[in-house]
Amino acid sequence: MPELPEAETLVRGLRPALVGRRIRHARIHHADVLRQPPSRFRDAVRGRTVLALERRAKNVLVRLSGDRVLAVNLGMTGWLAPVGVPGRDPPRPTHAAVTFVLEGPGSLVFDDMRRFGSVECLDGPTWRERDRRFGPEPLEAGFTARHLHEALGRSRSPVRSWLLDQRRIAGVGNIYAAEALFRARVHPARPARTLDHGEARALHRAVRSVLREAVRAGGTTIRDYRNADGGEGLFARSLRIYGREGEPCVRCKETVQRLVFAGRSAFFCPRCQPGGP
DNA sequence: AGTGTATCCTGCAGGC
DNA sequence: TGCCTGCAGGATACAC
Repeated sequence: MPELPEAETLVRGLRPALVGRRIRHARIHHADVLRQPPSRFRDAVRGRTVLALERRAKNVLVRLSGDRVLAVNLGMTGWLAPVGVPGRDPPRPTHAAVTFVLEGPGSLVFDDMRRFGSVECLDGPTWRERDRRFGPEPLEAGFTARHLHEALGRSRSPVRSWLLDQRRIAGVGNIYAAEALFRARVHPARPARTLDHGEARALHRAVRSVLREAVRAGGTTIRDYRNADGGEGLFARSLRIYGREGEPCVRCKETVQRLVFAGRSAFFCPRCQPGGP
């Protein structure tokens, strides 16, 4: 569920609640979310202090003392809840997978109904190596239309699949890929390399604007997503194409269509986004 | 290189 | 009410 704006919103909410707090120990309720042996994970986080909260792609990063990084991938239904932390009162987690018991009041709970998410504690060098595998952050200044056009030009992959590939661009998921392609008037199945300069520019603008607006709205809640206080993201009301199969296009009234490829729904307007492969 | 498919898991909506 | 199918903001491994 969570894409860049949802992970970013969660990080912003958790930051004031957690920075400076010390982890007493971790309780593991569902070991299948760990990407390392439970004993190694417990040892890696025990007694460490939270130095900072950051986001990379769709991951929440908890920087810990001793050059450790707690990397949380939220998967489809992952959520981090500061339970019992002074000044915070999120709803009680229903599917706790890992609880980080803090020194002093409260705990941080990784809650994940479907358990597609993952949690791991890495040392600095291992995280930095992992970090290099992600593509550029689309909201950073270094991500230019020229860069996007060049990168698209190297791939025959459908542009929707290209946008979902975290090695190529970080943080875009199925909702924002659909919205960006609609804004840029590009058909989701178009081979990436067939986009001309103007289309790449339009897509660059569209990806950045939709992500920026979604961050400002606190993300998109369709079903499950919650921020650090349990509140919903408000961008759902601004979705113009995602989930609108069978409805009239908000721009031209043509019927919105749904296409399934690479195992996932792609929503598009056949008039505004003509062509295809 | 890229695609289609399956897999991990739970819950919900809709049809009968 | 129960039982079925299909669907869901993700990431990966596999065969072709």
